[in-house]
Amino acid sequence: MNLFAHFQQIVRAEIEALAKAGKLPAGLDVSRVAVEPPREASHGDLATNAAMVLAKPAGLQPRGLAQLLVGRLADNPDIQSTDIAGPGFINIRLKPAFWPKLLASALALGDGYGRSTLGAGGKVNVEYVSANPTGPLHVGHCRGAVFGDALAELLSVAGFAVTREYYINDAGAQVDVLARSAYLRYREALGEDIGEIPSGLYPGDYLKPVGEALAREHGRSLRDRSEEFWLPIVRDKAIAMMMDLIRDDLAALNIHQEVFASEKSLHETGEVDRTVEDLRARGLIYEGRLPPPKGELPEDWEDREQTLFRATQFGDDIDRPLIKSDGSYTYFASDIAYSRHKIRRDFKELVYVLGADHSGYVKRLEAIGAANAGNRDVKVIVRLCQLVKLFRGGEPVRMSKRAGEFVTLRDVVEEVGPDVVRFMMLYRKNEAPLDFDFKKVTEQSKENPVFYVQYAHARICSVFRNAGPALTESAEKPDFSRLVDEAELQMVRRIGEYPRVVEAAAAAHEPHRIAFYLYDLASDFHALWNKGKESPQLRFILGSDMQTSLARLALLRVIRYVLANGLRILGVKPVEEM
RNA sequence: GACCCCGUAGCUCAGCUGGACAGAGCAACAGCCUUCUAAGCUGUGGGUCAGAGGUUCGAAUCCUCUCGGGGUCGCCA
Repeated sequence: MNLFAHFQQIVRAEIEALAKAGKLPAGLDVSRVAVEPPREASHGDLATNAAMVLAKPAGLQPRGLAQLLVGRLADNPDIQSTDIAGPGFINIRLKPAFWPKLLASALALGDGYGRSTLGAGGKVNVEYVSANPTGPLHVGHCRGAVFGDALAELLSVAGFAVTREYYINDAGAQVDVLARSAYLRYREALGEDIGEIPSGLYPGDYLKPVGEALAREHGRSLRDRSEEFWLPIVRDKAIAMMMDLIRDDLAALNIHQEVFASEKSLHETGEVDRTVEDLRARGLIYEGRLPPPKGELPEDWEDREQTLFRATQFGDDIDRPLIKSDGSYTYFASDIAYSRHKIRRDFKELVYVLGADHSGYVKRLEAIGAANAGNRDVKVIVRLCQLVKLFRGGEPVRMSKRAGEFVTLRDVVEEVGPDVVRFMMLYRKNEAPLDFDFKKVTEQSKENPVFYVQYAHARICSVFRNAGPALTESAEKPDFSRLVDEAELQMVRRIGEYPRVVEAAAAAHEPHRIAFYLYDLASDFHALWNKGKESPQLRFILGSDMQTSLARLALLRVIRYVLANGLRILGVKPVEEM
């Protein structure tokens, strides 16, 4: 349960009760009435802005309204005291008996504590990575991959029905380039000297296995045929092998998308044709001219009449072409078809995770979604991930753009491990640039947040290893009312925030909030641990006091559940020993 | 030229969709500890939230403009 949401309902109910009793006007809008943790613990456990928000519509002074509300809240069995502060905040202190109840319920939920029904099973599609199938993933794909995956898990924990999806751009000119590049490798595998890879083709060694496979499967039968003949064969093989490569790269980061949607199949199944017909029938397509692009004019720009989609009608900056001069569909046309396809699969929310270099796509994706949705309630949410700069011991990692000399995603994962990559990619707001230092992220020190959080989990596990069977196997119900030290109470309050953090992070589509919360949780835990160093009576295991030890171990169990639950959202495996 | 993101302590960054005197970690300074619960602890100082207007009970947060940093513009994918 989200205790803040719980008390928000109580406050709102009291407002309604006051309205029924004639003390407040009926029909007040309570949507802005919030119950939050107060900025300072000394203010109490909860704070509500109800009196300030409602003062004006109710035609009352905030403090007077607060008085009314406080009068009703005083009867609540969980509330110890209330006071009115500042411009009209109502600070609420809960009875000491409330916290043991919260801990007991968290303990009973186990690692399900923090799950929410916020999403109410609504269908959400999260599309991420979607890199072109022309080579292995490079480090630039890393952040979006991790972000998208964590966001998907976060939404799922928050009660949405999530589909993780990858869009394969397997139609269009660049997969033909891939095919020609692979064909060269095929000739190489047949024993020819192919010399330098011509510019414009993909030079990477990763295409050698493709060439070898083609040679194995086709012998020389592709060698002396026209490009028209071999290109589709080579292309399909190359795409399939590149997608295997990419899936392997993603698996190294523990990412497993359940749907890989093919652009090519949108064309083959007539999905694109149908989409264009649809739009045409709705009067959203016309023949017209576009103004030339701003900035440097492309060399091959020609002013001509073309088939345009009325994207501006849905908030885009410009109407978008659907058909190229050679008569084939533009990439944009298949994008519309893909969006339509998602909506027909009944997704209520389409989430796109893109790199910051695709910021120009946001409006057109929103426009596409709005056009396809028609009357249906479909949200399009685009999240951009800023670039990652690589460092090693403070020195920037140089990346030559020449022949395959880029840092691959796999290089990074193999050097520092998937857990470190994932945590660090999420320990920053997605739209803020991120510095990733190979050296710093693997240091075992307090300055390294991955270590700091993992270490909290490992320390808890170590306590359980030392506790002995009498404590760990006790069937007795823990008496949480024995937890009375301020550090313990702080710990409990922090635990109480977790469901709210999950819901807020999901609503904002911001998984980094989980990472920061875990850091705070770990920080509270380490403080508690350190206190036990100075004051032996605060240690978790007390030889002299079985009941208190049991209560403290149960508290540790809850902390461990929350750590594990949060780390699972981030996709980081908690460690038991370091 | 247009659009998007960013600008918060010396540094790196949070700031819970508009709440109380703006927070954390480094660094700095001052103490404490030498530990089988290894990878220290406690405290202190430090801010014109880029700037200027506006919205309102209330703004780092929303709106407008300006300055500064980054990104994008295509019949490419």
